[in-house]
Amino acid sequence: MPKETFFNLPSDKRNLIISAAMEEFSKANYNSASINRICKRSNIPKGSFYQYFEDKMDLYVYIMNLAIQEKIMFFSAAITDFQSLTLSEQIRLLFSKGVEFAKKHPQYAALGEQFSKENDEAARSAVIKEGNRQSEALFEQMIKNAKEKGEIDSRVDDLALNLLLQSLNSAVNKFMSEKYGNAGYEFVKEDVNNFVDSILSIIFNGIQRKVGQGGYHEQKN
Amino acid sequence: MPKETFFNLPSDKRNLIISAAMEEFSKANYNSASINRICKRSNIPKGSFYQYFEDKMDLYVYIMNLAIQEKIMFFSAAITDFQSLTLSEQIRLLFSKGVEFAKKHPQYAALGEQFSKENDEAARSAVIKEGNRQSEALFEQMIKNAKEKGEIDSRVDDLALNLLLQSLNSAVNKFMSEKYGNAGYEFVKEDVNNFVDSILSIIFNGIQRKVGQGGYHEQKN
DNA sequence: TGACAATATGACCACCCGGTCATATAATAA
DNA sequence: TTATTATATGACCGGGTGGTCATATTGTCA
Repeated sequence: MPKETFFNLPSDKRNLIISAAMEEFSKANYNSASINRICKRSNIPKGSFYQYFEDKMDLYVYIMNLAIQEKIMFFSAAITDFQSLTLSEQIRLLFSKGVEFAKKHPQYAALGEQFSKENDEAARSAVIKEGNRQSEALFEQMIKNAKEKGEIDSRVDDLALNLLLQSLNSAVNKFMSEKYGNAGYEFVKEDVNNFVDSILSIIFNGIQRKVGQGGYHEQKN
Repeated sequence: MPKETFFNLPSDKRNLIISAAMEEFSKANYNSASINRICKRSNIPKGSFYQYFEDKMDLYVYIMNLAIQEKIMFFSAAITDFQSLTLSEQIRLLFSKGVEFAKKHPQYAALGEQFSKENDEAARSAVIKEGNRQSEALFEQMIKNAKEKGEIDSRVDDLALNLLLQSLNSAVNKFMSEKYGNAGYEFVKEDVNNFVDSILSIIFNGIQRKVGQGGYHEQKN
């Protein structure tokens, strides 16, 4: 954690340092990120930096945890009454909220993206040890509930479906960034929904052509 | 491209340099990778390195292209008579061949993994400009063919399915590395096949419980 | 043998890194 | 006022970086 001196700073100065650090850590991995650049960008001398933080790792963990906290807050606000939804609605909600989060907080989203690429094992584990990663268990719980409710065929493999959903989540984000680039996330909400629906159709109904049966979407129930 | 001097080297020495460079570039991104370490590991003086290569980028592009070439060769050998297969068989083949490739050439696979994380835009574009990325168009073509043959419901969205398959590919690899770690890829072939089958079942049949119908796997045709 | 070109080599360059520390300044309490 | 404590600051440290270059060594023809 940052030293007390850092938290005694006037909030303007503190926030400037934070945003300079986020800028740096969202564009370079732990090794490549530069304390010197962060100092220059936030107009603080090198010596002052080390009055505020123990070392580079201290800042890195602090910044990543800010992003994690923000994401958790965003999702827990979006997920009230989650239990009462069907699995389809839950997945749809998660996917679209994920995209919404990236649009509303591109900086935080970029930090998460960068963290997922992190090679430095010390940096990875320092962040993971701090931040509770409750998010990872989310899909697991969803699948379990849905099976109990009989929404999912019991023969579907849990682990397979879990990894499937995880990778789909990243596919949705990839789709958005491929289509709209990093330029401001000025996408049309409808577009996102359509794409999410397409993915969901595939997951729920399969891609196989059903012969001698109703149409594609009439498959449900 | 490396200078002529490099290709005039005795193949032992040349291969030692190549493998030292692969070791380095598979464990660190472009910025963090170190020419000095590569020199030490392959027992060549710094000065000699610059007799062989123009600069760091020259080596990087050369090494990445070796990995790309190898992967293309591996897959084109595995994919003869690809057209005659059904989509299901094609996907199954691709997934299991992907895992097989990672097992047979962990170094090349690690290089690809590292490249997908690369932040440096100059490094990315230098590699992409050189290597023809025909692999990306593969799923696209498969989907088109399968729709023409009527294997896939025509209402399935092409782009959605394409991204779905791409991310599934990485899910399969993720599954393998989670279950067996990087420790030599000593997995059981049967295990891979079971996992791939689980994923395929989901894609083809959907996860939704079908009421008043036959069993899960009897869905096909 | 001698002459010329190709190759090998490591000291060296300017620059950047994370981190330290002695000192200067400001704030606080007596 | 003075004494004490908290903060600010930038020169400095050892070490690593990609890249250069003068010089030494080797290979190749005549």
